[in-house]
Amino acid sequence: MSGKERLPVRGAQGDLLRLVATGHAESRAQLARVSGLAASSVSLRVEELIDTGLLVEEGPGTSSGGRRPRKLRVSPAAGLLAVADLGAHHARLGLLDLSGVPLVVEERACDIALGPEATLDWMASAFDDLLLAHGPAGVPLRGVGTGIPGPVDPGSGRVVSPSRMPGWNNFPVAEYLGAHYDLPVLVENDANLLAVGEARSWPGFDNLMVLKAGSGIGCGVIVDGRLHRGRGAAGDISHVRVRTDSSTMCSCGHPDCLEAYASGAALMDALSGLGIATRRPADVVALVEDGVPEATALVRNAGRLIGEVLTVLVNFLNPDAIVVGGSLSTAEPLISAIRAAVYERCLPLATRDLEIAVTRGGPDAALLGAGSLLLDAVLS
Amino acid sequence: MSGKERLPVRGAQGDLLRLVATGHAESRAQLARVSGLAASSVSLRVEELIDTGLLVEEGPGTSSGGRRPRKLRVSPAAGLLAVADLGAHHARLGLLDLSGVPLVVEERACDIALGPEATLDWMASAFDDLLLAHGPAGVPLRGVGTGIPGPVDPGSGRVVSPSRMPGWNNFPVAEYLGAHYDLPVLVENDANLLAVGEARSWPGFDNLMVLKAGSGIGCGVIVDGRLHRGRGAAGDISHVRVRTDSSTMCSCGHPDCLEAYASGAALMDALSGLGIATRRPADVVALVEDGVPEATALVRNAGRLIGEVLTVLVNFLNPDAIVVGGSLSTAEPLISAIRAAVYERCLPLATRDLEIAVTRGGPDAALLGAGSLLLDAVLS
DNA sequence: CCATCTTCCTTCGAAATCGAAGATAAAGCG
DNA sequence: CGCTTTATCTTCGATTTCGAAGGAAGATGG
Repeated sequence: MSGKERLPVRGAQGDLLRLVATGHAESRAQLARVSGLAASSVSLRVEELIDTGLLVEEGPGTSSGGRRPRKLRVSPAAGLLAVADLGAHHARLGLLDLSGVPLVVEERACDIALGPEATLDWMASAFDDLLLAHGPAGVPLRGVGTGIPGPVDPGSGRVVSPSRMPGWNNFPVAEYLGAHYDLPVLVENDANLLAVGEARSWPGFDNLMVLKAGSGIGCGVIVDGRLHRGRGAAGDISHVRVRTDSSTMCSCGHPDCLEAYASGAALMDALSGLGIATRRPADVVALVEDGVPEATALVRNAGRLIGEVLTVLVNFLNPDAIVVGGSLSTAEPLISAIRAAVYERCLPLATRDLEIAVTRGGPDAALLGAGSLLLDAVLS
Repeated sequence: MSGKERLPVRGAQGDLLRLVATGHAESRAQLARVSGLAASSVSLRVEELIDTGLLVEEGPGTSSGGRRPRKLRVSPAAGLLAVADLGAHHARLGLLDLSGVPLVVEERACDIALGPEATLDWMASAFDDLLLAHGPAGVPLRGVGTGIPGPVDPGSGRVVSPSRMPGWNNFPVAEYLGAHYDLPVLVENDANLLAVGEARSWPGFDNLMVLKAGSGIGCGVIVDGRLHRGRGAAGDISHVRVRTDSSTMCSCGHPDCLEAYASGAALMDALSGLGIATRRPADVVALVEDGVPEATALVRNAGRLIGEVLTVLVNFLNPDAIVVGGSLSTAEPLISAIRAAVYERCLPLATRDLEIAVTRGGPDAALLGAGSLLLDAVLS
């Protein structure tokens, strides 16, 4: 649709713009330190970026014992990113500026079971709405990105073998969106986006496991500060066999998968078997907060099972932190059961400085993650 | 001792030298493609490196449809690396040139239970022997590195909480060696070195899990082509709880660790309980090859248990290959049992292009890994 | 054998980067 | 207030890198 214009950045300018946009630097001196370029080169490039209108100076910052830095910011007029996080029945959609700050975020009901074309067309028109209502005049759209509740092939931007997305298998989402928008397009698994978004809230934590506990169980992995995709399916923990007394078949054809016991969907099933009706994973959290013992017991058991799976992964990956997000993450017993299992069974060496915490990035973390990855695509 | 001289490389020269040394490029044109530098800059720097005597031209290579490249090699006179791989009762020691080619490799008996000072002094004198006997005159030693059968803190080069190294806990190995040699010193876990060494034999495979199945069970992880250390303890899989009927206590204080069932030491224990005496894990392999049914059954069971642990990690990391090394890796039933378990239980998406194979790097792979990491230290 | 293509490598002017020195601006302190 | 210290940013000549053009050396194919 709008704005085919490429971002007018050349050479080192892109790196500098990225560092400012991601918040890694906000003055010339900091840019020089972080980028490794000489201070003089930084000054030159920054001057150019200011002339092009991509960067703006916004007054002096706070001194740290010497002359005050002149703070830099990405210009709000540099461009917009349209990002979405598709869920089974709801989608969060938003517009971000190039530094990832949301202009507007909305949650809308949708239904991915209608198939990819209908859903993506719906998404595009929702973006149009947002741009019309909240997009400042003359600010071009620079990129479009969305999270998908299923595996995404990183090369082709196709959905591959999703378990709860009928009609989407092998659909080329990136290509379809690319036909709509002549812009960089990002398609990524939702847990991965969450992980990237969370990573921004955990500076200094270079190795993260970010759990998304909602209807399903997903996990995004940050290794050395960057998203780890493997061959595209990395981060799956939902089909690990767990230790239980009973035996339940999972939709994947194997017995006793974690997902069959600890996912939001599984908890809702179990509650319904006990005559307690719920419509969404958040309802389960509400029951726990209301002190309904059956719900609490189920959630605690789910946490224990998840924690036992995490023990293996913590010993192996030795991360700096485990971050729990998703709609179930606000359930206290879930986190404490995970903590208990991990700290009890993992090697002391691996848990020595391990933090296990709930999400810091807030409800829009996945959208911020999309913005972060999209910025890379825009500046490449 | 000898050779305090720093390698006389400045700026881009180091990158180019590294690319030639690691075999990533062997002509000026290839260097330009791989390094991203302009062909003209490459020519300039290569000329300098040849003038300094670090690189040598060695005749024309084979044409690929045009003018033949002038092949480049790191000069054998550029320097030597002294590397070792310490085991519980044996050590492999060798001298490499800067491109990682072994001049000489020896295996000697030793005993790490004598404590760090005695063992490291022994190692230093073994290096002196090798240098005297096989070190070309005038070629300076550029770095010293060793593998350790236990966890190593990457920052300090200390051994931390090793399970089978009495007297070594918290010993500053890197510092102690650094006092002997005024040179870059590398201290790293043995499975990690194996992984780095194997990675050189798997070009195009950027994500690897390298299993070391010997007396213990170790695992080195290569993510995105680089060794993943986490906080220093990454790659541990030996203290994962496995599914068994019986219940055995592990030395770590937890029940049913993988190590207690599937390590070489555990297999030897089990065989001795059946009245079959073995002295080393390799003896177990020999029994399997001789068709001793008890040994075969035990090894197959070990493979199944290891495989079941790997299923979790394969789904999570989604690697390109699992490489099995260590003295047990030559036992056919081990590999096939691992394969069976992984392919049976993992997600199809994760096993689609997954290769499970035995070591390609040969018996000196760990030494080559040490050389590879040491080269980075020397060229930094 | 000769023209043409491909690949490899070098030459040389233009552009980017560096680094040392200095200018600017604030904090800390007597 | 003036002096020193610290940090930020700019100026300018030296160095490095780039990239387009061309030369060198072999493959290919009539």
